[in-house]
Amino acid sequence: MARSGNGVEPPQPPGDGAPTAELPKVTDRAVGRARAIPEAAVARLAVYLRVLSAMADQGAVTVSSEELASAAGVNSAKLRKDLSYLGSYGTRGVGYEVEVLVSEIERTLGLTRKQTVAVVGIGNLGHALANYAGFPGRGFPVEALFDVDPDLIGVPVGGLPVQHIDDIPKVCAQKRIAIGIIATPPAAAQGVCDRLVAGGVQCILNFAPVVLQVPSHVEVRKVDLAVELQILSFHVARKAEQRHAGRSAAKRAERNGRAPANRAGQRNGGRATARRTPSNGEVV
Amino acid sequence: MARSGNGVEPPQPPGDGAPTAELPKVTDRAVGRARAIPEAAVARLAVYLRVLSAMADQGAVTVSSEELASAAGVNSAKLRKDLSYLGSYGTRGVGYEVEVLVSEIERTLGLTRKQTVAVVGIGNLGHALANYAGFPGRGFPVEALFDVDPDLIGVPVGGLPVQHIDDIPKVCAQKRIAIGIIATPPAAAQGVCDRLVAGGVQCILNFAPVVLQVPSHVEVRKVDLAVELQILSFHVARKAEQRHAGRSAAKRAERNGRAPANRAGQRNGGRATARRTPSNGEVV
DNA sequence: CCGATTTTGTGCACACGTTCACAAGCGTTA
DNA sequence: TAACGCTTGTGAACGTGTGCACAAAATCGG
Repeated sequence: MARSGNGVEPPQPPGDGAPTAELPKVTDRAVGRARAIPEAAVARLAVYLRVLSAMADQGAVTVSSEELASAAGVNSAKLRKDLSYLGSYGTRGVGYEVEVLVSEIERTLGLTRKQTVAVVGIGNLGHALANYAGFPGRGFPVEALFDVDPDLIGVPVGGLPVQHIDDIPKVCAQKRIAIGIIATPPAAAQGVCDRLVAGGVQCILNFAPVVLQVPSHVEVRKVDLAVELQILSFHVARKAEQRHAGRSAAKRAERNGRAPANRAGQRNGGRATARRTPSNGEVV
Repeated sequence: MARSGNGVEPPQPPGDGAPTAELPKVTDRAVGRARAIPEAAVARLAVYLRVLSAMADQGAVTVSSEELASAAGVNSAKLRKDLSYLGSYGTRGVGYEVEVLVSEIERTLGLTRKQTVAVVGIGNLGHALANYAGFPGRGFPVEALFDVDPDLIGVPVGGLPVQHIDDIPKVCAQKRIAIGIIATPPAAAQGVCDRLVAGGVQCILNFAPVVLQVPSHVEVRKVDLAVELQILSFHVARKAEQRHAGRSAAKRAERNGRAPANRAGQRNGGRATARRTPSNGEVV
């Protein structure tokens, strides 16, 4: 959702739609603000889901916030707050029922209905994505592949024939594709994006290093290898510098501590892990 | 998962919040640290760098914060604040010199010295990564590949022979690998991670859907396809629900606006775009 | 040399997200 | 049944990041 620059909060309607829960605790400080799960929390919910699924597979029936938190790499307070966005599904003094949590999170994340996916750009990465059939466990079936290369058109990749990108609007509309994944060279990305939007795609996962322009009703998320590496590079540099100039203020006793730290979760600005797929093969 | 004796809780070292413990609330961070660039800003700097490089290639000499901001998909105030972390390299009434900004950002991100990269797990994704020779433009040369599969060992991928993961510590130490990329199945990830750490790798980019345990001096970033998709799924669900229950508060005047929205940048928790590589081919 | 114009740099206020700490609720045991 | 221990749910403090608005440079025109 586009966070509008001029401070106009989009009309987040009150319809909360918890199945059994009646009135939510409307703590609105502004008007009509029922409950909106923070973006950061959504990302973590996905991680919890993966961990919970694994636990369920091992026969666990209940978990405490403490257990789940440490397995997910966050602190328990944050976890409880995140779960509280779903409603009150825990039992004080006991913990959470794994089954219940799983289905609540799935419902909240909209995983109860399949979201069909299209991959555009069948290069190295696109190929990998297309072959990752069924995608994360289940729930995200890849139903269309596109590219410009004439040599690729018609060739089946991962069981699906590649189609031409000019057909994107038609095919996407017809197959009701919900999510488009862009894995094209940067130059082609915006054009592809426009076609996806024309085809009624609601969300885009963009691997191309470009800032896409989209209508406000389309959600875009970006994954950018180069940026990830550069951020890491920054940290390397910062540490090196710290080590050099290091004396005075920096006695960093813990610097070389080999304990399994992982405090504050994996550094990733708000992302996290996956889900289910307890035993499958290669990642992507 | 009963709590009982199952003290899976690893030796949570000093650092911070252990549950129910009076811990030293040392604000060590504050000491002497005049400037610490916020993580979020670092991610954006990488985007600015890419945009600036493109501009430089087109012969631009100066940019205003307004121009650069809109090209990068952020607002100009934020951009100026971000740049101010580097120091004062702008000229009031004029703007910024492209060359200067580029080199300042490169310096800050530690791109002045090459960071060598190793890729572990030569499956679909790993293959794609390995072939993406030279990586983002330049600056991140891939210098080692690893896998467990005996059939792969010795096979050259993207010009480099694949080595066995047991050799990770030795090879990484020898080649002074700075960044390790994990593209293995989830089950293998932690083991690989440990080996990378043993090899002296300082940063890890993790594509496996697992929460890695690492010593506190190692930086980890995670890229998780499943989570990305689930976040998008959440938004689809939220919109659908909004549309159904939609009336009352929701008059969404702008809902279908086709304007090049994209304000506040691409939703991605703090990530962004890439850099240079003005004319190359397939992404990854 | 002065004023008009442009654009940076930043103080400030606000919103968001994280962490703390504790009352409320549940199960168990005496 | 009452008291106790455990764990959730959340109000409130805190910290960080974002956006606004304006004073401070710098250039240009007269």
